[in-house]
Amino acid sequence: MATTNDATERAADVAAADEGPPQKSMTIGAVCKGLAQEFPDISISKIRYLEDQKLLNPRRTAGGYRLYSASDVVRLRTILRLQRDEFLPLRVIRQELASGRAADGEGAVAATVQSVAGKRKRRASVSVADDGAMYPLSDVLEETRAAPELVRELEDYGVIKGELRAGVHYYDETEREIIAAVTELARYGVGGRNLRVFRSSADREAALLQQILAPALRSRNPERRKEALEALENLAAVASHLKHLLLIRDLRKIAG
Amino acid sequence: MATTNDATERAADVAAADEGPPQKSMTIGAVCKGLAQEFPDISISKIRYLEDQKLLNPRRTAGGYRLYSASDVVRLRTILRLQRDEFLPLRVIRQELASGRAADGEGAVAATVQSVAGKRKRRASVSVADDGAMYPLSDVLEETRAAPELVRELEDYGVIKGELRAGVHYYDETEREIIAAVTELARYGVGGRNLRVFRSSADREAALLQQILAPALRSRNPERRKEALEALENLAAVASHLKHLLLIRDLRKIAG
DNA sequence: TGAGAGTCTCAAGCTCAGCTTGAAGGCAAG
DNA sequence: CTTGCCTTCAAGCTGAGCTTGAGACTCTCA
Repeated sequence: MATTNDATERAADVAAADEGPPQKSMTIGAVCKGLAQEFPDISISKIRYLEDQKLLNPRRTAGGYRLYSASDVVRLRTILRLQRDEFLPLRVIRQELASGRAADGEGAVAATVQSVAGKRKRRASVSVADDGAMYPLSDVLEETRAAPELVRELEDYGVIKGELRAGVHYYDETEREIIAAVTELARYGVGGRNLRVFRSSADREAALLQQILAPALRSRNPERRKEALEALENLAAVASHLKHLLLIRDLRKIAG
Repeated sequence: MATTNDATERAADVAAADEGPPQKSMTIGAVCKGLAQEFPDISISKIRYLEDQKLLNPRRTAGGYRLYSASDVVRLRTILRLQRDEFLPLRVIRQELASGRAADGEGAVAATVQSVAGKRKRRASVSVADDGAMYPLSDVLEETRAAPELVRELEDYGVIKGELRAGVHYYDETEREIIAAVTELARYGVGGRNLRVFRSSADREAALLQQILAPALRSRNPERRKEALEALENLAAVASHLKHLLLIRDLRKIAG
C-alpha cells in the first residue's frame, strides 16, 4: 500500500484547474493516494498490474519512474469505474477504451447534464456491503445539484451523517444517492419534513429483518455469518421490490 | 456437456398428460438441450450449479428429479444472457432478479454477437398504468410456486384482491409479482403477519404522494392530468429508490 | 420386471482473472 | 549518503465459476 505522505501534497491537486497547460505528471504513489478516496481498494501494485495488462501506458522518467499525466489519471479512473460499477472484466474494458467508447461520467470538468447518453445504464448496485468510497461535499453538491441547506436538513434529521476529515465533509456512496433522491423529490414538492414517513418505515423494516436474521448474524461461525449477510442482501432486495409493488398498487387506486 | 439423446423427446411432456392447462415442465437434460443453441457453453452441471447458488429453484418430482416450468426456463435464459452479454457476476444477477429488475428481451433465436449498444428497451417492469393483463390463480401458483394458503392470507389482509370470473380467481401483473415477492420472503422466514409493516408504510406513502398531487390529479384539464400521472410515476420510482437506500443504510448498521 | 438412459448428491478438483508479496536492486533529493 | 519511493520479475494467493467422479436412485419402455 501507499505509504507516501509528502507526495500527497502533489496529489492533492489532481483536478486542480489553474496551472498552465502541460506537465503536471505524478508518480505512481501520488496517483494512488489521490484516487484512494473514491476507490478504496486501489493499490500501487494494482495500477502496475493494469499497465501490465495493457490498460495504461504512462510516460517514464529517464530513470524508469512512471509519470502519469492528467489524462492518464482520467483513464485510470474510467477503468476503475467500469470495473467497480459496470462489472466489466479488464479484457472488455481494454476494448471499450480502444474503440473510444470510454467516456468518463462527469469527470474533472464541465459535467453539464449528467447525460451518460446512450451508454449502458447499469447503476452501481447498492449493496449492504460498503466498499468504503467517500466523496467530498463539494463533489456531491455538484453532482446532485442539491441545495446545501437540504443536506444540512438531512443531517439534522439523522438520515445521513457524513464524516469530517481535515475540515471537509465526506459522504459515502449511499449517502450521495440519498441526497440525489431527496433532491429529486424536492423538485416535486416533497419537503424535508415528509421524509419522516420514509425514514420511520425503513427503520421498522430494518428491525424486522434484523430480528429474523439475528441468530445467524450473531453466530461466531464466520461461514454462517457470511451466509446471513448474503441472505440480508437478498431480503433487502426483495423487500424493496415488494414495497414498490405495494406502492404502485395503492397509487393505481389513486390514479383512478 | 449435454449428454442427452432421445430422452429429450419424452421429457417435453413429462407432466403434460391429463391436466387442462398447458403445464409442460421439462427435465434438466431437456432444458439443457433446448438452450444449447443460444448458449453453447451451457451444461447440466452448470444449471445445477446455478441452483446451488440460489439463482433457480425448480420444482421436484417425488423422486427428486428437477422439473423446470416455462417460467423457470425464461429465468434461466435471463441469467445466461445477463452473464454472457452484460458480464454480470452471479451475485449481482441474483440481486437483479430478486429486485424485479430483470426483464428478458424477447430474443427468440440466434442473436449471436449481439453488438452491445442498441437494445434500449426500457420495458418498465412495473408501472402505475395497468395494462390489464390477468392471470388465473393456477398459473400464478405454478409460476410463483406460492403456497395457496399464502395467497388466501394475502387476500385476507387486503394486500391483493383478485377478480372472480366464471368461478376462477384472476390476478393482474402486479398482484402476481406481489405474490412472488412474498413467497420469496417466506422462504427466508418472513411470515404473513409481518406484511402489515410493509403494507402500512406503503399506504402512508401513497397518501403522501396523493396529497401532493391531488390538485393536479383532480384537474379537469386532461393535459394537466396526464402530467400529474407522469409525475406520479416518477415520484413512485424515486420514492421507492429512496426507501431502498434508507433500508440499506439501516441494514449496514445491523450488519456491523 | 428388468435394463438402461437419465438424474440425484456431495466432495474434491480445476482454471482463470485479478491481484499481492517478496527479493533484489535503482533513483531522487535533502 | 541516507531515506523513502520507485523498478522488475517470479511466485503465490483468493474467489468465481464451473467440472468431474463415485455411488446411488428414478423413470420409461420393452
